[in-house]
Amino acid sequence: MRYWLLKSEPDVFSFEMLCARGCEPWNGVRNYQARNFLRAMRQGDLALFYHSNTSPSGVAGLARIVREAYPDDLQFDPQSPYYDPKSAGGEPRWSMVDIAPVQALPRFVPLDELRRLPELADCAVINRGNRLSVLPVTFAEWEAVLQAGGLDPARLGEPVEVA
DNA sequence: GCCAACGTTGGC
DNA sequence: GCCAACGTTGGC
Repeated sequence: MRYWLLKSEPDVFSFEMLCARGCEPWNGVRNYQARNFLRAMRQGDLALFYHSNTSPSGVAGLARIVREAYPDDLQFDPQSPYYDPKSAGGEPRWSMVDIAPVQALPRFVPLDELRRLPELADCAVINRGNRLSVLPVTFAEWEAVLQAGGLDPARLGEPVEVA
């Protein structure tokens, strides 16, 4: 089991939209390092869903990898902004995975709070200028974010009790 | 909306 | 293969 962080601009695709869809291909990644991380994902891996370029930015919820990397179809579509003419005919160079929502964090964890978590001192997401949209997080980082968000990592997946 | 940081492109 | 120019990301 590995843990990841996925960035998305909520105006484009938010965690709430993922919850409404149920399952979604994570496509349009056009950075080689991020693509390699997508290819390293395994079914059942968990991810922090991070809202970027918004106010405030931060972790909104949790998602699960439900299908491992397969060719991103947008790279073949000349109408798509993610079209890549270099992929036509040859080996597809861009991949996507499918993700599904696990649950929203009871408390949204904004970036300034992430920065104050000692466990996240080495996590790239807290650094200004970091542009990687898919990145691995350690279990310690994962745990710290869940706790900050009001979840007990050990109880993840159990039904949320309604008061 | 500004601009720093960073990745990519392309001239040489 | 260097590196300046450019485009994009994303915090502020």
